[in-house]
Amino acid sequence: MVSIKDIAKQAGVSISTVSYALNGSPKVTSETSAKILAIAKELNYIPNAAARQLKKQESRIIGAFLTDFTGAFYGDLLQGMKEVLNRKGYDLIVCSGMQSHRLLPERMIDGAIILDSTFSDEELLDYADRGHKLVVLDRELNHPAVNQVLLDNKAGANLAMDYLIGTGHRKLYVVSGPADTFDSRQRMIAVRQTLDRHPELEAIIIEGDFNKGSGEEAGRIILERNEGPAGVFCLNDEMAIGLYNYAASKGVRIGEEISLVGFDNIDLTQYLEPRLATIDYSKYRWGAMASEQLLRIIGGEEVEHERIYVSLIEADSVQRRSAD
Amino acid sequence: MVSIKDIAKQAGVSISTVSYALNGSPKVTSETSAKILAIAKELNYIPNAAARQLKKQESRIIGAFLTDFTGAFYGDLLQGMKEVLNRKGYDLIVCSGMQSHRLLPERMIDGAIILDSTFSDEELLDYADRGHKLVVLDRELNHPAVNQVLLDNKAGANLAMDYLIGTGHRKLYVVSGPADTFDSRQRMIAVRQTLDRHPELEAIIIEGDFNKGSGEEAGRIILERNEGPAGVFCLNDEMAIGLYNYAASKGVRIGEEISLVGFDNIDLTQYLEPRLATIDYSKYRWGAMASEQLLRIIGGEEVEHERIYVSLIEADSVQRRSAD
DNA sequence: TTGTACGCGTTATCAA
DNA sequence: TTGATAACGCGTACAA
Repeated sequence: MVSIKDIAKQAGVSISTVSYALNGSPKVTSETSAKILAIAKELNYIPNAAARQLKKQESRIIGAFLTDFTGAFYGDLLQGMKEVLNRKGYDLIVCSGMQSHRLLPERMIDGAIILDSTFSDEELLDYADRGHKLVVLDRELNHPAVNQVLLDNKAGANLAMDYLIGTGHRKLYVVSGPADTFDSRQRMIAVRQTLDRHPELEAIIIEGDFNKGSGEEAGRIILERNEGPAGVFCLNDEMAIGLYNYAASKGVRIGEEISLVGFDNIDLTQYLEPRLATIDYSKYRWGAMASEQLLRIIGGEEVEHERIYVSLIEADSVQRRSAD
Repeated sequence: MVSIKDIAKQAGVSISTVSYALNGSPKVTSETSAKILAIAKELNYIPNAAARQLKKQESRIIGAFLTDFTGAFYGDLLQGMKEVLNRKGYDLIVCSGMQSHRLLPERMIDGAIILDSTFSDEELLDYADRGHKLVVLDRELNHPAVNQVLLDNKAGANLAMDYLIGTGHRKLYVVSGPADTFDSRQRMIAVRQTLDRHPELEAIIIEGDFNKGSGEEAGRIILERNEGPAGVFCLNDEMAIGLYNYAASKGVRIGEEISLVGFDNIDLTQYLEPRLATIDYSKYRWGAMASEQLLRIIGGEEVEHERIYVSLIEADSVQRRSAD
């Protein structure tokens, strides 16, 4: 392992001169500098990240923490994060699982973007108190060192509900997510508000968990009731896919008796027949925004929380009912 | 930032005693140790990764390098890597893009698992020469510090071809991948061998690039020729999906005139109608094996290259032709 | 138990 | 000006 010491010896200068030369400081003449650079190259010198980090108290690495690695879901999100960070000379690493939490307090990374339910609010606040910089994508957390970049869940849920209502559905099912996730709670708040505004509607809430299985279960419940045309809002696309599967297994086609709207517009939905109506938002933008905000708080700027806007994708999974 | 120095001061002992106590060394009495631990906890002490790493010359972090973050493909693979590493006290970080390459030579990570075409063979050999530990999943690379854990691509391609031939197909199309990827080259070698053994078959090779678009293009070519029943082997599932899409847009149903086999068994395939016949292998096992091999070479063991076995999933995308 | 050298680079201070 | 000396960041581990 060649270090600046080796270069210094070979060049006949001190290690500080080597360091200055490698960092392009004007404190060394261009001749000395050129000579040092040449030797460094010849020796295949590569600086030691730990040493630099120890002295500079920064790693220029940002960690993105995810609940798990599954999911076609994260591709664009991570790409958005990475491109912004790389442009500013930072690297992105992606982590998952309890064990990896240590990277933040041990100062291996300069900041973290959290979309990871394995962090509790208390844990994150503790890190924030220690001065670590955070951006959260999956919860509301108020702390000067924490910025929020959240989906406009309520607007999305409103769009979905209004779409079903506007296409003439009078009997509605809503398949919720886990009560302990921010996204599900927010979406349900908007759902309930919509239902309060429409007392004429018949609505049933089915508890789901954001996984395909609970979508299948919801399908079973809905089909067994067999009460005629109904509109279903699954609080995420994955459950909607489960519902497609269950319906297919029973010979029922989505978009006929049952209208269905999802949330997230994951890549998979485009392969469903008929296409799934859903709530769309730019995952790339979400990731890019998260990185931008994080770099700002690392830079000491005061920043406001940000919101990612959503839109409705209409599709044939929703059938227009004749007004009755 | 509280360091062992602060703890030492508070406890009235030396920093070395603190270090020993924190590391559970028997060199300190249990009373002193207990006192030190208590103070450390009270001060919310967390060790500095850079300092430890600088001294110990290891980070206990392994990097997985991917060509990009897209792809439902990587979930189980990364999960397999992570679980093995975590059990052995290592953390996994996932990286992508040229900029992140530095993490390896700068010794931020103790080893790397490569499934990333942005690394050239030369670059990897250079790292291996410097003593960095590598496992490659996407190429053959012979070096004492490099282990290979490769898919049995040839066996998979053979299974796919034999399936099409065995179900009575006499006209075959093969949609290749990029010529510069290991997987495509290996699969094509097996394809050509199979074709050599069956001179009675009519076979056409269509160049693809492993993306959906080239599957659509292949679909266009095949349907325009319109030469009756044919068997198609797409060298990966993503192109097969493109072919489904194109066929659907032309009102052609896969599994009737056209039989189709893919490769990879990505999650998406189960949503296709009819289900796609494809080559399956355990992504989890692949990742787990990669981690195990990496830990072995880090531990100084001599290890042989490993192979991940594959199997055929039969499905209705392949139609049995009557023997003629 | 403790003092201290060490890992490796950065940078302030000081000398030529 | 140009460059060297040395302190420093923080934890580890050997010698005393």
